[in-house]
Amino acid sequence: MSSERSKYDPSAIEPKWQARWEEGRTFEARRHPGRPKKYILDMFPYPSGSGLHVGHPEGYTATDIIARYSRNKGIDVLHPMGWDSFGLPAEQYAIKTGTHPAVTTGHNIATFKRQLKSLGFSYDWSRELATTDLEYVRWTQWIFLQMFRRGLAYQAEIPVNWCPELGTTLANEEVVDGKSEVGGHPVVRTPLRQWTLKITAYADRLASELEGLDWPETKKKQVDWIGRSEGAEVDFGIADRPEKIRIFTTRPDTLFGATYMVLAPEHALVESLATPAQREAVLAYRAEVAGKSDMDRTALAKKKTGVFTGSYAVHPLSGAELPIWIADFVLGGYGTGAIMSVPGHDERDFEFAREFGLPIVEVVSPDGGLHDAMTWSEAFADDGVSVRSSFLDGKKTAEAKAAMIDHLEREGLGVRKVQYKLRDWVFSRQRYWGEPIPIYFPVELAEGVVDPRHGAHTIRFDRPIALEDSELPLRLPDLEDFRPGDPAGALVKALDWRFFQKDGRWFARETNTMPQWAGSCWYYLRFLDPKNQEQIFSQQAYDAWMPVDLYVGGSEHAVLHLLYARFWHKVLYDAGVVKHPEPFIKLVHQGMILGENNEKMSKSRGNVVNPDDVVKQHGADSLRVYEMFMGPLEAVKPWQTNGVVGVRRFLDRVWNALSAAEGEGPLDDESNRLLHKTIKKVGEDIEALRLNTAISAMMILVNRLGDLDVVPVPAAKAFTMILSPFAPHLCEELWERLGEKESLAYAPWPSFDPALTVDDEVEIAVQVNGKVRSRVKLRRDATEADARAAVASDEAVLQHTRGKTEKKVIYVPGRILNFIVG
RNA sequence: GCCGAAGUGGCGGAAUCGGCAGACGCGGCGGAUUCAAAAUCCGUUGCCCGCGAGGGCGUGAGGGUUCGAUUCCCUCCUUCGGCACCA
Repeated sequence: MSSERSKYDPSAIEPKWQARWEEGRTFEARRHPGRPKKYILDMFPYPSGSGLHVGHPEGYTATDIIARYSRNKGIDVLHPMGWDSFGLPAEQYAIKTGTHPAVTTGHNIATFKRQLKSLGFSYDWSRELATTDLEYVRWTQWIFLQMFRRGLAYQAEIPVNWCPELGTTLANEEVVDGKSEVGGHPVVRTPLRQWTLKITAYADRLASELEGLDWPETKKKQVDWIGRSEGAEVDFGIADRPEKIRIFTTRPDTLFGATYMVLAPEHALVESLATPAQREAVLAYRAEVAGKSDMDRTALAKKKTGVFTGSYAVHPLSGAELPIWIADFVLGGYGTGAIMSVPGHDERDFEFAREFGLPIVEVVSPDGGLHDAMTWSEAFADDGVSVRSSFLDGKKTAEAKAAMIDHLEREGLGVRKVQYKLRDWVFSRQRYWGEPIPIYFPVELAEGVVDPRHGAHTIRFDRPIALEDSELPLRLPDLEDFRPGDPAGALVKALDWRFFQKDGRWFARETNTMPQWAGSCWYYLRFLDPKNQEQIFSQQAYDAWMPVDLYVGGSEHAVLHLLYARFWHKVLYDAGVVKHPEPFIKLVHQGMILGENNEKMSKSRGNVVNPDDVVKQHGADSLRVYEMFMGPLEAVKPWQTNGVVGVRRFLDRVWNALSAAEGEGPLDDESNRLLHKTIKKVGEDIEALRLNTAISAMMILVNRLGDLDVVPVPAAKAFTMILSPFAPHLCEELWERLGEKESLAYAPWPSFDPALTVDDEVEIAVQVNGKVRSRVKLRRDATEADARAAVASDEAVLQHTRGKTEKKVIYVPGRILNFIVG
């Protein structure tokens, strides 16, 4: 053994093959007539300043394996990558340093791209796109206008978390205890004019059309989020007044049990209902509530609070007068913002009644008998039998609900109604770094003013005008100062951009921008045809690749991104732009990778692993294989640096065993069987995304082949192929050294001989009373008699059966032989 | 509080139409190689008792079904994720 063996050197191999793939345009997606296709998509990243972390490559490696495997199986693959590049961090950096967000974004994209390329992912980079690209923004705005024209984008006064000190609105998560999370400045709930998308119009379809999709628990999360509930709206009169109070209830059967009413503090009638005696208390309470964020209103409210208005409602059926209260547990944004309170049969109403000494009446009985609800310690919210309810008496809950709604509709007192928790989507932000909303408004100039940039004027927000398609894209103006501050948005400062003249009249552009979600709602569609100047994509490109067959990304997007994207897709479906009602057939969430200390990776915890370091030390292939070997893709799992070392050793052994392959000779029978079993298992495991067990099977194989004096070339090639989706650089290099001229990217996946994947002879366990006492080798198809004969003189078995009576024998061929004795 | 997922060696994890628990990897121990070390290779490694042969115990806890349960059923505990007064 004097000949010097070459060493596995990923730092030499990996750049070599990455360059070859790029020069050869190896992974540009092409469609071949008659071949099956797969559209394999990753959730594209936000290119942050800190670069890639090891969590990113987890999902990306999994999809890359599927993509590469699919190509080897003769499937046309579309596997693109791009950038979700609008977003707050670039803007905040701009505020701090004055660097334009576009510059920061460009740098960050370059870093991400370099890092992704260093990992050898087989993306079709010719289709790369960024949501900040002007051509991309154009079509994002175009879709917005589709919605606007269909009445799905409208303006509304919506209460938002406004922080005057920071000069911006904040997300609910950014508000703690009524103060901004950053800086601790006061936050107020204030209504602001906002663009809103009518996602509620699609609530039913968004819930019901999940049905056929191959998605995990995410489906249920979305259904819960949409929160459909069926019930009725009922009108209550007001004593001595003409108005009505409309309420929503899911329990119309309990109408006779209503003993008081509660309005949300922001309900329109509150002010007029407050009697002089109560007025002060009502207004004080309302002011107090207005200062609280949604979070505080809900999370901290253990104890019910509320104030009596002094007015009374009139029960629509009994005519009884019911006191009207206001309380913050009734939400202004849900239903009608008002409820009838049935304390006997609703937990919240019960608590409230107890808190304020209001009457509690039983109208649903668990057993049909009558009970005194005032003595109860909790509400009876289950189904039962109606009592004290006139024409409902004796009916079961479901039947009573229907009977009551029928009655209300007949009498014109109420209607059947479906409600959703899902709200319309507040779509505007007061930020700079987002897509401009392609809308403008007429401007009315004050007396004597000729230019709204320098004089008093009124913007007619009630008369929004859409840009023409030909006027798109509407660019962002350049700003010196990116600071937010104006409730109308950072863009108000760009006066020359904002105000313009047309046919001698002045107009003002919308100064709100779109949220970051916008760009990510439809990027999978632009990947189909990213360079198309005329259309959002061509029909041909659509037909070639849609729908997305596999979509992989974090479960943090289970609800919002995936719901928003589905919503846009359905709008485009209704507009005839896309042909499938749903965009993503199969969805998988990769689990988070934790730091070595089992905590979430973060700079502050000091447990961040940088993929660049791993690549430098062990190569991209080791990183890829390790991340897949850690455990099931969907599981949350901690990083173990030594685990990478173990995988590196595996790849070293592969290199040593296969790079020295020689001769055409056959493998010995046992190795050959193992090879065929492994080919079978790796293929099956990849298709089921069980990548960890595929790797362990290949480890077993290399451990065996490494024991041979020499591995014959055909076996080496087969092994190289099945490992190649996982460790593509190493395998391309081996493939070349094994005498192949072409890249293995499109070489056929090896087949296996099914006969070689099952053993003729198997070792089964021999038990006595369920305890393993011996083992015996048998033919796979051995009968029970064969098995018994084989162990008839087995001393270990006899030891436990001798002198005892055989009661029963269980024989499962290929598995077990169990003697039950006593 | 509600919903969902999951609890298996020192660690990551395998194995569920009920049939040999702990594959594979890490770590540990012992050995080979080396002047020595690193790297590599070989052996060994769930726990307890035993010199040994061997035996017992073991998949979060407790029950149940079964010849047989990590796998099915019931009760409970813990961890993680999501939701959070939605009438």
